[in-house]
Amino acid sequence: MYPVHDNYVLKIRVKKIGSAPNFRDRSHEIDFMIYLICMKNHQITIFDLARELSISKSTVSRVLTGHPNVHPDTRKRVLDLAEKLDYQRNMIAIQLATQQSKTIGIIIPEFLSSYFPYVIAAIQEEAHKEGYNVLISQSTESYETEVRNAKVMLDNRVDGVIVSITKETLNFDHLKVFQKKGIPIVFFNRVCNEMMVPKVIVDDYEGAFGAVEYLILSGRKRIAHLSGPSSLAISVKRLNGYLAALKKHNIPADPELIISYDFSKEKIAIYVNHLINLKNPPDAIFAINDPTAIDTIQIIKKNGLRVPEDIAVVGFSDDYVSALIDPPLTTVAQPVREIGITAAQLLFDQIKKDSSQWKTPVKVLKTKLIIRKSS
Amino acid sequence: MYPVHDNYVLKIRVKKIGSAPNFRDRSHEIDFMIYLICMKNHQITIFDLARELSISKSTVSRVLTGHPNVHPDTRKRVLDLAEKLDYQRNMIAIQLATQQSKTIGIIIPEFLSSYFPYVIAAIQEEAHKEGYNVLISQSTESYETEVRNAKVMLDNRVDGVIVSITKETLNFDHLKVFQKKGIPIVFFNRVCNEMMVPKVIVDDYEGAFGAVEYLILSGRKRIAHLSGPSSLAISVKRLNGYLAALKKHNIPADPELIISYDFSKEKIAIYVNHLINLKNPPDAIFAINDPTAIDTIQIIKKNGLRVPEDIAVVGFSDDYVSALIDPPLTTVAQPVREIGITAAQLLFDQIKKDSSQWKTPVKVLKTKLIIRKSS
DNA sequence: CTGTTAGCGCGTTCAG
DNA sequence: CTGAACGCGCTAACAG
Repeated sequence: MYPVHDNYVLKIRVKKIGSAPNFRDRSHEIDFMIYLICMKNHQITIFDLARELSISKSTVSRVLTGHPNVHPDTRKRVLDLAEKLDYQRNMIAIQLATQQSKTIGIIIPEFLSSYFPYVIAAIQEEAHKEGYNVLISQSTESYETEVRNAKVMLDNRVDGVIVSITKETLNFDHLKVFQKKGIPIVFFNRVCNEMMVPKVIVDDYEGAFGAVEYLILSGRKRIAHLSGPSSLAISVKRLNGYLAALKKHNIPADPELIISYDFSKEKIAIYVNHLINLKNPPDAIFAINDPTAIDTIQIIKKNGLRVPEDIAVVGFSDDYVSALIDPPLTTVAQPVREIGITAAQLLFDQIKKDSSQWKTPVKVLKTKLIIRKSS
Repeated sequence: MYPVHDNYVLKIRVKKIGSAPNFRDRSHEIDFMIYLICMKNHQITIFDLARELSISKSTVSRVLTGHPNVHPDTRKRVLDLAEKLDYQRNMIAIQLATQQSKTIGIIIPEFLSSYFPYVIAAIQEEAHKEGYNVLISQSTESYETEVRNAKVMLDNRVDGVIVSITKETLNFDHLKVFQKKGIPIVFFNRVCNEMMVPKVIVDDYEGAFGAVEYLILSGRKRIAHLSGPSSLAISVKRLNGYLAALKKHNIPADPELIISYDFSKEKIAIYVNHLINLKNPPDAIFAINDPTAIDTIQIIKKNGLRVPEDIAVVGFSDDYVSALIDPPLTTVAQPVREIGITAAQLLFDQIKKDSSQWKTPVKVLKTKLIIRKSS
């Protein structure tokens, strides 16, 4: 038998079950303990395996971690017993010992639209391939929540984070902390310009340009733009794409037709109604994203106007909903799976390398205009 | 100064940076270490705080864990230094020491429809209130993935799990393991009948009954039902509600009009086309859920028929999309937030109590028929 | 109110 | 190829 130090076994187990009868013969204590293991569903540990096999804990550990220098017989014995006893490795202990949490964090503004769930799903798949878990937190578009979530990630010693910021986020100290501590960080979609870290974005400018040019080529003369908060780079880029398309076709940009809003659902109605009631109303609206475009269509219809006959509408992102509404929405599709996969790969690239070798690539993925009936 | 045992400090830190020069004067080793802390962004530990303040680690720990018996001055000094040094508690070490992961797991079939994201969001809020993290995993409707995910949860020693099973899940051994190990488990939506654990469901029978009765009262005579896989209790209950409504109004159930399918998108078209082309086609279709209902509407429209004039359609769940499609879908709404909150509360009830006191309540929440234009 | 001591379950040298 | 010893960062029981 493997030596049982300091009456260790009985002491520990008895502690776990609360109380135990007195034994005179020490050999019975061991049996009694094993009995308790079965009764109380005690988690089997490496120590248990080692004791059963009369070998050292370190050898068991070697087998479990796939260390090469172990006698094949020993390996087999350990593996068999582990299987038989349903040994479950304790990731928490492993994490503490190896100083790696094997967990990555995802911080996103919300997952109620379809964009983020799809990206997350892709990230999760990649992470699982690498043997990593994923801690997801949504900031519900609130800066404070985002800060709190970042702290949770830090507390849990994530090995890396993938983030898309809220519309409110103007101060990035809570994210720079990751950089300072040497924890890799990757942005996607809504990125932070002042941080030099890898980013995954789509060509918002090009996407917006294409969408607006399409509207122009199909005969629209007065194209309005419902833009997002100027704090987000995507808002600015899409706006610039819009402006560039107008310019290329010699259509003067009318400031009256450009409205920047803060993604609050109630405002959309106000702005769309405003646009409709202009002396010289638009014949098309290019919205910053699909939820906005969808609400826009509803409001146009409520006003007794027709889409696309009276006003064409184009969105951005190709939400799951967009194909199903009436009329189906013309939109700029983003490669959601590719975004997730790329972000995950950029993160694992960093995790695997020393921080001195980190690069800060910005991957710009292509969008694709999906033409449906709303335009 | 707090005693530095066994050359502990230098040894540890040097290990972390790889190599270090030789020192003769021991007092310099300390300084050198502090220098390294700044350089390499070493994580501040309780040990560091204790050493700086010349008090014991346990006292620092007491302050940090909110233990009452600490001198106010000491407490203040510790807290101030922790703030100043940006001390970040190491949850992994806490988890190992306390034998609690402070993490709960959520296992769901998917989060691409809007139902699950809303429930998760509610669960997360509750969990954060209790100071718990949430590990989310989607099974993508695959039994194997579900089993794998359950194992990940076990490896990570979650303190409890909330699960909704896949359509494929017929064997529940991977979930019974949680019970055996004394880890609380709560089901919602898609529950496992053979396990005696808390569950949160909605009154599927009543919801379906109400929806079908509404169709009957609005003059529909031949109501078809697109049902789900019979492995899921929700399928059976909604089917029974459908049958009961017919019976109450003396309409014979026509087996030709009841189709059970496995949630695979491609099949919907086949079944709906089949129904439309019957000699005696239905004038209404009650679908097991909203995604099915939405696809059903698309296919009916493709066939040149009108909704609701030719065929009325009713769904179940009130997906985010349902109000936006054409025509807006009549559906049975589920209280998604309430489901999430209730499930979380049932779980924390168990986590806080000894397993001997666990109850197995089944909370049945009310649904609400939302009447829109599709019926 | 404070310090000492002994673990939590595992990985990882360092000697054989 | 194997075993002993130590440490990861923290909590908790015990003894002042």
